[in-house]
Amino acid sequence: MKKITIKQLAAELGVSISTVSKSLHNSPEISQETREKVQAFAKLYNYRPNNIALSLKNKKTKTIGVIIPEVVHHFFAMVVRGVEQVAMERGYNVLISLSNESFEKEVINMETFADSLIGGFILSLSKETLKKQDYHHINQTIEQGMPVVLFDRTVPEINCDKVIVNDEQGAQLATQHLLDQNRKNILLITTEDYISVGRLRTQGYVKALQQAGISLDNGLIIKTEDTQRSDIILPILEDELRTTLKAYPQIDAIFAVNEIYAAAAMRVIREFNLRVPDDISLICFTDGVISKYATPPLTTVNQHGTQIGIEAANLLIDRIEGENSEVKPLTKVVACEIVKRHST
Amino acid sequence: MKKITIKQLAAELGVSISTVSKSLHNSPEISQETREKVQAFAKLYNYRPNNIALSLKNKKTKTIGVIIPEVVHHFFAMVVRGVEQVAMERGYNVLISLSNESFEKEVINMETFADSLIGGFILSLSKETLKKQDYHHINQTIEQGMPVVLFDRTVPEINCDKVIVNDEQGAQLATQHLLDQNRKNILLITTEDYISVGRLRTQGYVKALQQAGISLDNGLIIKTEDTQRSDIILPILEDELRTTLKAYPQIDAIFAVNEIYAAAAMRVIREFNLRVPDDISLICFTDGVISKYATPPLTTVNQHGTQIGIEAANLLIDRIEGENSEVKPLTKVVACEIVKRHST
DNA sequence: TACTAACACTATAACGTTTTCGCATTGTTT
DNA sequence: AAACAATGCGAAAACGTTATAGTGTTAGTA
Repeated sequence: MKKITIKQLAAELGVSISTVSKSLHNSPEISQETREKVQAFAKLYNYRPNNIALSLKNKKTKTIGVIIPEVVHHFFAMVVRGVEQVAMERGYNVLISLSNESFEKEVINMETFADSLIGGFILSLSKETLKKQDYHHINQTIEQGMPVVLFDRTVPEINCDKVIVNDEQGAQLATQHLLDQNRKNILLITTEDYISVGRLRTQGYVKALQQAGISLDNGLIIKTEDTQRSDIILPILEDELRTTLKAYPQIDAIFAVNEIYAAAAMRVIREFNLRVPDDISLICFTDGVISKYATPPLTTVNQHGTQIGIEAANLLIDRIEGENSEVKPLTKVVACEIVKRHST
Repeated sequence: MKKITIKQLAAELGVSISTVSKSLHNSPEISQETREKVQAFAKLYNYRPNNIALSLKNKKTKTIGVIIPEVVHHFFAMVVRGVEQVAMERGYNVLISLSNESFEKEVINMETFADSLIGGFILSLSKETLKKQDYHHINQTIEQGMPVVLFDRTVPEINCDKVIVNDEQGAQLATQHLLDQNRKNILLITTEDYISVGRLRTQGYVKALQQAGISLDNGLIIKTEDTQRSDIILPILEDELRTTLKAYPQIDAIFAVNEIYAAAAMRVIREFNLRVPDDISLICFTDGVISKYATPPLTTVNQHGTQIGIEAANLLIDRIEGENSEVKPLTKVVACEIVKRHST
């Protein structure tokens, strides 16, 4: 049984299209009797309005689009969860689409979405976009009046609502946590600076050391090229770790900016027959499954992904509904929190 | 700058709507000169056609919808990756939506999608749906002529293309792998039987034992209630594990039907001061991040999620494009493979 | 009786496209 | 010179819906 339209219903019932439409909307213009008849028929034929036609007419949909760089990333999954939550509460639907860290896919996704299947965007920039520093597709979308909320990986060149993690504070917290346990020689595993979160986390680390009056040793900072292919990057990182651990036997703690790096660190630590946390404390960003189910479970910096999703969705829906159309772009900062487990 | 329409372009240029449309499509009906002028203007005003209007007209979109129960699940993430891959190749867009293992959300998602934003579905049933055994929303969608491909969590009551993991074979392989290493007392951690994959994996385990001439001991099978909330279920599981390990000190291998259960097993094994793989071999389904980054890295059963996504997308797009509209529903089976690491 | 008001419904425009058909204005053939 | 084809463009329908502005019938009022 194919989908039925109002027109077909009208023909079947011998009334006009208008009458059917109004009956279905319970317009008082139509007699009780007709309304009931129409509604009964509609139910019988399993009528449901064609959303495309509705969108075309109303020029807006109750759908919000989320573009994230990856699905496998726990943090993004959590953000999506938060977005879903408030979307459901406020009567919106969520569609997700992946950029796979690619600039081109990000542009394509924006375009398909922007052709107004969507009332607004929530997105986190792909690594490639950050590297290219090309934001025309996003600014263009914003100029066309489409509300956009950026989260986590944001950039000052784009003028819109933003929800960011307080990466610097989180890193400071993590470093402080290690310092509190009397660890003085803390190795930092981070990413190249063009990833803003990597840069900020490095800053937090530096700040915490400064405050503790410990002088910075650049040999204790490993910066990795942050590509997609962890199979390529990890062996390189592990090699660097080996070299550094040999060069700095006094290292008594490691702070990794993500779980994967922490897992690599863990592996090398075992190779050296050192113990976590007895010989080396280990802490990392992202409170995900790797940390949770590692042995020992890892102490982490929780970025409250769900909370970020919630804030982002509320910001976006407010814009869509024109609640704050006059207000200029807001930036919300979500604080990090240490989740203490057994690696520190 | 708001979005511009063909109508506005036409007014600006002083020609008709038809001329603009045809010029943009490079119709030979229109003179070279006019075409160039129109196209120049279109570029200038950054014109891009309104997809909604197109969909309404063409009654089909080049978009496929994927509904998965969860994002955090590594296997689903992999399937999405596969779908994305062939979709890109064949010129389709992918939209993802989450059921969060809820029947109601699944229904809502189907409805929003089915209202023809979408040319077809790829989906894996939510746990709640499997429990309720209510598939009306899916069968209804199929009846309306919308192509649907089910993957992984499928059900005979729905008559459509399917791509399934050979769970039984995978479990048999895993069990055999343990038997090959001379482990005779294999503990199985699985889910209740209403989850079809749990049931099939249990069957594979049983079959492998039979073939090896080992009699089945039901005390060596732990069945857990498979809820969303792992924080609730895991302590219970760990308790059961402790009891079983005490009752059966001869256990020399554990086969878990997912990574989380394997992680729980790992924890309890350490508690008992046993070593992996020396005292107890450990193998599990799902070749995800937990296994990959555990210490020691776990031997797993890889379900080739990406491959499943690829098969599903091809099946779906073939249907959409009517390539095989006469062919009756197909079921493709994707074999599992053991990924040997250091836990066995 | 004549006018108005209420009622119950219909016609139609509009949203942005594509496409078929039709209509001038040319140029080409006998 | 008359018929005809080719060229270049416009008008209008269609997709499914909603909303505004009619339209005709009946009933009520003065």
